[in-house]
Amino acid sequence: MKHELPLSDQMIELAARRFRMLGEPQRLRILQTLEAGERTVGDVVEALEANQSNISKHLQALYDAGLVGRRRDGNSIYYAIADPVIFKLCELVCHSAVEEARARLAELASAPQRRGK
Amino acid sequence: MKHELPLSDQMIELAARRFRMLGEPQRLRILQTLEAGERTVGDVVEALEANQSNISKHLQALYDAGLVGRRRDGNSIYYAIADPVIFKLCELVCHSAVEEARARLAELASAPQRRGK
DNA sequence: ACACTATATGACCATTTGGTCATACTGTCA
DNA sequence: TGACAGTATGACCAAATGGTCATATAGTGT
Repeated sequence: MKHELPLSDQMIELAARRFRMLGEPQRLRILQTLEAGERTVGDVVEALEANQSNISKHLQALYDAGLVGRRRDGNSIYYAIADPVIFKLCELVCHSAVEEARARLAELASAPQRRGK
Repeated sequence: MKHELPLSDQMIELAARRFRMLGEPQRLRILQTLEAGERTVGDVVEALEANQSNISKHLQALYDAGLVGRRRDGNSIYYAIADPVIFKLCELVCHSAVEEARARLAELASAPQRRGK
C-alpha cells in the first residue's frame, strides 16, 4: 500500500507536456503511421497526404518530447516509436472515450438534460 | 490476433480531445485534488490557492469532456472523478516520462550530442 | 563543383487557449 | 423579500499553437 502523495510541479508539468503531445490529431495520425515500423518523413507525408513542413515539425516535436527516435540513412531520416506505451495510452483513452460517449447517449435517450454548452 | 486498422478520424479527434484535457498542468492538479474524493469548487480553489474563475472553468471543461461528474448540494457543487482510468493514464505517462528523462541524462553523460533545440 | 533529393527551419498568419476581472446566476436563510 | 454564499460566465488580453510558404541545410551522385 503506498500513499499517493501529490506529484511535484515538475512532474505535473512533464506529464502535461506529454499529454499535450498526444493532444493533436495530426500527431496521433503520425504515431499511428509509425506503429507498423519506422518510416521516413516522406513516407509519412505520403501516407497522410500532408504538407511536408507540417509533418517535419510534428516529428521534430515528437522527437524533442522523446516519443519517437530517429536515424539517418543517406538522404532520408527514419523515425520510429521510441516508447510503445503510447499505444497503451491511446487504447485506454479510446476505450474510455467510447464508454463515455455511450453513457452520454444513454442519458440523452432516457432523461434529456443537456450537458454540453 | 486482431488487426490494428487505422482509427477513424472521429476516433482520433476524440482521443486527441481527451489528451488535450490532460495536457494542462492546472487541470492535472485539479484531478489530483479530486483523487481522494469529491470536492466542491471552493475546496479545489483553496487547495490549489487558485482563482475561482479559473478553477470553475477548468472543472466545466473537464465536465464537458466527461472526465468528472458533479452533483449539487445546497449552494455547493461537488465534483468527482468520473473515470478512474485517468489515474492509470497519468501513471503510465509519468513512468514513461521519467524513463525518458533518465535515458536522456545517461545519453548526455556519455555522448554529449544535443537533442533539444 | 553542380544538380538533385530529403528534411529542417524561419517567417508569417489565423486560431485557440488560459488567466483574470467583473458580473450574473442559483440556492439558502432570516 | 433582501442579504449572502457558492458557482458560472461573458469580456478581454496575452501567449501559445498549428498550418503553410519560402528557403536553408545536408547528403548523394555525376
